[in-house]
Amino acid sequence: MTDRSSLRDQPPAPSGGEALLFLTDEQLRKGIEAMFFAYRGFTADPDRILAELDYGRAHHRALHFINRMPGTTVSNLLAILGVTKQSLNRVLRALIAEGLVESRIGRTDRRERHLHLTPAGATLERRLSQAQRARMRAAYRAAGPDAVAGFRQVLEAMMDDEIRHQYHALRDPRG
Amino acid sequence: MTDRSSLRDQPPAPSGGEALLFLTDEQLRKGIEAMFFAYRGFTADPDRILAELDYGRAHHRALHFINRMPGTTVSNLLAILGVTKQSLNRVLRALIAEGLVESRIGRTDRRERHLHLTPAGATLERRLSQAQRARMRAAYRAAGPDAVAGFRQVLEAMMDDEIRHQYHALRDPRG
DNA sequence: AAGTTACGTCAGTCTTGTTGACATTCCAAG
DNA sequence: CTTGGAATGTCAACAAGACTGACGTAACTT
Repeated sequence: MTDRSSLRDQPPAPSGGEALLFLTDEQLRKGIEAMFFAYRGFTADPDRILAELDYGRAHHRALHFINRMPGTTVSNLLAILGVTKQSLNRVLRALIAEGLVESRIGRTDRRERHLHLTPAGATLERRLSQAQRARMRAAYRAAGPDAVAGFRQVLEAMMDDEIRHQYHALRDPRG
Repeated sequence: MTDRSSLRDQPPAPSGGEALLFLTDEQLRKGIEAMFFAYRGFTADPDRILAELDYGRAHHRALHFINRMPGTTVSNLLAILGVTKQSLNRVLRALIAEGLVESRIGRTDRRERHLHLTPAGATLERRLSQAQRARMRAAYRAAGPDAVAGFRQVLEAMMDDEIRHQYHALRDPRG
């Protein structure tokens, strides 16, 4: 409320023992801006490909996670993407209509739809993924292995708890 | 094109000298997912505040950078935010109408509009920023100082070149 | 048989982005 | 002084992608 609220929430001087990180507002703001600008770069390359094909980021996300968790159900995908079923359905309908995604009725529970990429879907997913990985690989190489470890640690700590669990549960389908 | 395209773009075995980072697709995919999930967390707290006040992320971004670069022109803000003037104008008009932002005609060049936060604008900016910094601070503390340095390095390497220059040019207005 | 779950869909709204067209204002160059 | 171009603002139309609410159907559970 007062003009010094941005100063008041600073920690006191670092204590003697294990140092509490002393983080200025300025350092934190630079981190916030870095996230903002980096995310733009992160999505730029796939966005260009998607625009050519009249798809959007929403389609990319669906393709990514269907590839990552083949046979996943609609509800599960919903939970991971954090959108409503109406929103996801619009995207899935398009992907199914254009033959990129296949929806199979569940064997044990016939209410469920299990989602898989078709060969065409897998091809597009790979194209998008390669563009995004190329930038990620370049950034990782430029920064070095220790930086990469730190990068991953901070990102993980920034996630909501629930999401972090889902993140950890993701495994390489080709593993 | 073939099924092994995802393997073909791997680097060869690490050379003898300074090791080229060996990065598997799986490692890169986890990084991509970490960015995706972390960005959701990154925006979650301010989003909740904004929703209460019937503002959106676009308003937050404008407030953030006007605070960061007081007196900046509309064109400059446009370049940083990477949107069209029509899109930004809608947001700015609302912020000005509600007394959060002031638009001053340039002294030397009267075509330019120099943007400043009003006290009310500064208060909201601080509220949003504090929510976002709290999460960032917690993540930084959890990960530790070395991780933070790595985090920043990787994010910087991920930006487009032009944007990275603008990022470096940002200075604390309270310097 | 009744209730719940999973999914799909229709209809309507909102934010935030886009283009295109056009007006205004003003600086600067001829 | 006139003209061209730059910076800004505004109107209109549109689209993607998110949302809520309501409803229907099929299938599983109790």
